[in-house]
Amino acid sequence: MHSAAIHLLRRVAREDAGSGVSPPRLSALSVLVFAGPKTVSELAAMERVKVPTMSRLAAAMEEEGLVRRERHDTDARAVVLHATAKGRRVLDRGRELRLTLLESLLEHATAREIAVVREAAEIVDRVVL
Amino acid sequence: MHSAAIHLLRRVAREDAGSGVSPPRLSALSVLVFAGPKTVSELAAMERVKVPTMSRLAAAMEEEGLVRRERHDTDARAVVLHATAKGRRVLDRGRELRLTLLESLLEHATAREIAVVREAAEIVDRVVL
DNA sequence: GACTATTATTAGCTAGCCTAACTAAGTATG
DNA sequence: CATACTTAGTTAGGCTAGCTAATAATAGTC
Repeated sequence: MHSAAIHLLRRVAREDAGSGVSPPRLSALSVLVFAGPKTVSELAAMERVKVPTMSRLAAAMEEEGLVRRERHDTDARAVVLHATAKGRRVLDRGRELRLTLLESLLEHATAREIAVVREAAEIVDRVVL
Repeated sequence: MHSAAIHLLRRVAREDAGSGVSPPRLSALSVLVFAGPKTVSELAAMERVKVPTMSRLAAAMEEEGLVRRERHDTDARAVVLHATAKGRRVLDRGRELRLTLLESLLEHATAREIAVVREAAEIVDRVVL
């Protein structure tokens, strides 16, 4: 399971490099797109990463125009991260690329195997939190 | 699936830090233990990593006494990597630690879910190659 | 108003991945 | 056999992504 995860990620990371956005960034970006704007701390907690790490990821993503920083309404310390239109586009493209990759990887797998993998992903993600 | 793999690895990596050996090293080490001695190039190919990356991993693992470098019998260019006794011990301990972690993560999962995850890991590892 | 807690950033460290450039050794060819 | 090519590994340099510790700025509390 462990080595499967390593090998999978190394493979996907290589592919994502083509789309220009690394896995941690895509992962954070997808939270912003699907769960809406979040502060740095919130996003760090959701991604199971320390705040400074997320702060840097956010800076890098802002640099790339994927994310916008805004002041919090009521707390001047907090920074709210929003996905930009470009961020949404990039996320969609990344998801498509990964999907294509996974499809081609799994093209010799049976429908049952695919279902097993999909379900396992859900279980793991639920449980790792 | 992708984010599941990211989250799982971040979690496992944190745990492995405790055992002193990182996931890429444990993964390479387990190949040497279970598949026998390998040259740098062979191991790099099996781990889906470039040769220089494996060369560095090997150097680091040698430094830690997990691995021994030997000259190839017939090809003086090649370096054969062997797991040491310490390497085997460390691998066993690492596997145990990870097992404990995964067990505790999955302790609220049903037997069926565990079976699903196990099978998915096998499928992914087979397919990612 | 002074003290403490919280939010984010910055600096500095480590590990792992890459490509490019190099050395050394094997192979093939004129 | 000498020259040229290929192959195995290492080294150098750069990037991303984790972490902890330290700092700045704001919020909350007594």
